[in-house]
Amino acid sequence: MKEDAKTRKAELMEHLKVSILTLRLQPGTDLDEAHLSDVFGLSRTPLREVFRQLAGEGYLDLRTNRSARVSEMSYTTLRDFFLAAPMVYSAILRLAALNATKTQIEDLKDAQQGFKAALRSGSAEDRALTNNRFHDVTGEMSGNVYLLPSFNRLLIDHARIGMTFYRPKTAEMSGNLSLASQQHDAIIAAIESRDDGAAAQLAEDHWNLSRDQIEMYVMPDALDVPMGIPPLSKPA
Amino acid sequence: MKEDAKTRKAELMEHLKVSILTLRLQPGTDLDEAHLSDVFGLSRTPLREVFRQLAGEGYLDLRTNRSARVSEMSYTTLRDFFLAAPMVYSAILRLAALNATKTQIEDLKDAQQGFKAALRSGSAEDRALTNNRFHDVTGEMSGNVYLLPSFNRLLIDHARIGMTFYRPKTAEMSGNLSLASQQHDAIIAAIESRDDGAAAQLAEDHWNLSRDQIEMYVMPDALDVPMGIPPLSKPA
DNA sequence: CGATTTTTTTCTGTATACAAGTTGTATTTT
DNA sequence: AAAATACAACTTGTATACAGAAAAAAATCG
Repeated sequence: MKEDAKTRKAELMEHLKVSILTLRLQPGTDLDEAHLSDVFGLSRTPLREVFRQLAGEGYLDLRTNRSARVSEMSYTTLRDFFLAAPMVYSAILRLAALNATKTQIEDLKDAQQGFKAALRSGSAEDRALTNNRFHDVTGEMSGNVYLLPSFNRLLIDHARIGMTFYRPKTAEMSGNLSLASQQHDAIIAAIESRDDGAAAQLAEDHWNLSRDQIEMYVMPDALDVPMGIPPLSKPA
Repeated sequence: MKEDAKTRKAELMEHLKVSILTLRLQPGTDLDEAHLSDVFGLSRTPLREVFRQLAGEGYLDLRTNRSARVSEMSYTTLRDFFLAAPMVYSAILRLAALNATKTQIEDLKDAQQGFKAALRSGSAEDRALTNNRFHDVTGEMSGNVYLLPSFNRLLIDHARIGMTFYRPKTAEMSGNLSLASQQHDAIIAAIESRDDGAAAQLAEDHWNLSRDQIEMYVMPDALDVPMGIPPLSKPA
């Protein structure tokens, strides 16, 4: 039962995506071709193709003659994020309501099951990933090739930013998480009944909740510390 | 004066982009690795990396064990296009007005000069490409990494669709082209005076003009296809 | 001793050879 | 003659070897 290269490539891709979304690979981290090549049993050629693709999707940054690096998150990008997210999210959910297929709705319900399970007994990573999966499915539902690139880009950083608040520190934040779960249920209902107006409104609400969580976390102690920015400022 | 691989790679990339935007390479066309490899003096490895990148940007589709192919444009995607474009364009122009640098404004003016020249004495391809360049600069101005992926994806198909109507057949269509040019001027003015509201409104206007041109061209022989985008109303 | 230049080492980019898969054609079979 | 199969030519995917660029280390000079 030997694994073929195709599978190994997909595994590498998945591994990198998960590692980046969960911040196990932090923004700005350099990737070691030789090492990954070794671990995943791939030569550098297909490995570099994976890098290119992930760069295209916004997971990595490629610099010529330098190693690939996990895409950065700075305050500027965070500002852009706050600006783009509400708009794109509501458009996507509106389209999801209009275009979702039966199968996709089942997928969405499955994703929501996973999210609930993660809220009950999962790690912060589980929560970020299952939430990401949920929204990813809504993207598939929308099926709009012109909006998806931005939506998927947003989802990446939403997961990464979210990793900070999927470790609720206060009762309020825990409450917000279960509120988020309820909103997911409402979103499913809106999509199932093809109510695009409701779906768009829920996107707004869901986003506002997310934003509150983010602000709650980021604002206090991050006045001086830029988000994902290298904690590793060279020790002088 | 030997050209290094870096340059040849960039040339290949530019060549493919231009060919795709101008429909010299039509949607669905298969690309021949061996041939391109030969023509541009690149081995298949860097060539395939270019393919991956262009696929990520939406120029190409990659299918495993099959040749890379110029991304398709179907009527379904056209519908999606009509839906996403107004939203993204106005957001981009609004941000462009807020964030444009002096240098970028100069670039935009240059681009507009080029567009005017193309209207006066250029080919349809020249018009599509210079118009594309103009909007590309507005994208740079916006500087929003989350919106740019979708915006750039839209620009690709806008150019391709546009190729059909940059060959004006009627006096009205010619008039529309010079109107488009005037709108470009107004856009520059709005950006220069940092009037983001005006910029967003101009995006709407500019888009509506574009849409009229497209409908004028596409409608005749595509009567069965609902173009007029009653944007997001629920189909019965 | 510190700064700067040179050498060595390491890593990225490209070419090429080979393996695996796909497509087209010819032959066989019914 | 049509369909199915087997074979051949070609195309795509991967591994490896080599060339060139950056980074690290060592050596030189002020």
